[in-house]
Amino acid sequence: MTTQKRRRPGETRDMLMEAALTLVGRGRHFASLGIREVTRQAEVVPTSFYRHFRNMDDLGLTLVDELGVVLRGMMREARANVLHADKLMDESVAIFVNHVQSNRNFFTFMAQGLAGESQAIQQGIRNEMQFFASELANDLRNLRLLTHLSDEDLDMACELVVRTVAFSLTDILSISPEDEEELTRIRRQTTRFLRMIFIGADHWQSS
Amino acid sequence: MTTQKRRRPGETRDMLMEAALTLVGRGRHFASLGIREVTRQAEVVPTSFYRHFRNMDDLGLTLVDELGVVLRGMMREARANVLHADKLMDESVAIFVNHVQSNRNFFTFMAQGLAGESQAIQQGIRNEMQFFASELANDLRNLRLLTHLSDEDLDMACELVVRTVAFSLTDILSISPEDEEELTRIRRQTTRFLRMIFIGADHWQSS
DNA sequence: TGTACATCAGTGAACGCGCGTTCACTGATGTAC
DNA sequence: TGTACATCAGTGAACGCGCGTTCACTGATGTAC
Repeated sequence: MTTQKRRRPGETRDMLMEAALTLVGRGRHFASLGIREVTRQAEVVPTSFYRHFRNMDDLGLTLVDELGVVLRGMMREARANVLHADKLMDESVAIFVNHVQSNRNFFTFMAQGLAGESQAIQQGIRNEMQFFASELANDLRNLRLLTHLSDEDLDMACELVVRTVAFSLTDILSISPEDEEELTRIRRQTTRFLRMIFIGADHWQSS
Repeated sequence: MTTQKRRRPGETRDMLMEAALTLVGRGRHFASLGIREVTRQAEVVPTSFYRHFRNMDDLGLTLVDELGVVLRGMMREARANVLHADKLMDESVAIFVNHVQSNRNFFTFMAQGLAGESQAIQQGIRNEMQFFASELANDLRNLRLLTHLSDEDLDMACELVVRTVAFSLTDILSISPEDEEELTRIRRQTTRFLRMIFIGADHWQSS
């Protein structure tokens, strides 16, 4: 029937993941998505799904793996662009917000997954966040910032930073992507949160 | 057939809400619950559902309304028990953890709802958190704490506190309720987060 | 206090539909010799 | 380079099942007079 029966290897797989993200971005919750629904969105026959995933959970876990890639890209960009310590926070927050805007569906999935159905997905996201926090701690060490903190306390502060940013994520996702005014408010609020945390870290006494 | 055809007014309604929470507590996501599933758990015929709710979203919104009650109870207890400013954080965190433990299903629902399917539920939870933050700001004013902060900055700090505690909620929910060791770790970590935020607030300069 | 009627909440049967999953198939691509 | 065969990815038909929702019913409780 169709002229092209075989696609680029892995293409259908990617289309299925993309389809799931599209539905999530459209307001659906990942936990309520069905196989037929996803294949329909991907314009693929339902049976094709099983060629690539065992079930929806499996697909979800594959998406979590991608999360690492996205976060690493974000870190790379931040490291390349944040040159002055005094603008560190404004610029990092701006970069974060931009990444969320251009990977909206993906981050929505991540926000859902944090309190989601699958323990495995939940743990995967937590691990990525933890990794991100420890990378942040490394960078701060290299920048010779907060040098008076013990390793443990620095880790703690970075964990708090990552959590705060993650919560801002849900703020961003709850507004329309075009609402620049609200977006500015969120950027400003997040920066102030981080500033307060850094002031706290600055005056923190490691025992 | 059944001897008792009519129950205490509102009993079935409560049983349906309770049933939904039970399923959520059992690891299911609220977004994936069905009407038949909930009525089955509540030991009620499916059609009964429509006597009380229009659909699952409606039931969810009713649960959010309850959230306010739970949070207010928690605040009341905190106000009654936290007498010494120096123990303020340890005690508040302990009270919070206890409430989460004894309303586990309920808080799980809340954690899910923050990134959930229904905009209305999401907004409801956000509103409750905001209310909680403003109450906290009031209390701090009354305790003559952080008096050097402008109203706006104090609100900001309280918002950050509430978010941090809310994130700890997901930590608690991700471990077994009996794991006292992990629970202690979370309590300790949360307290340290809050302490760092308060130190930051203490040294914050309102312009 | 008793009677007639309205309202309310729970019931069981029935409907059509979309779901997850299986199966045997097809034809394109990769591999061995 | 050509041929034979294995593997892989996509297909369409089919299944049984649980879903949301409707309907007409029943009997208990509340209300008016």
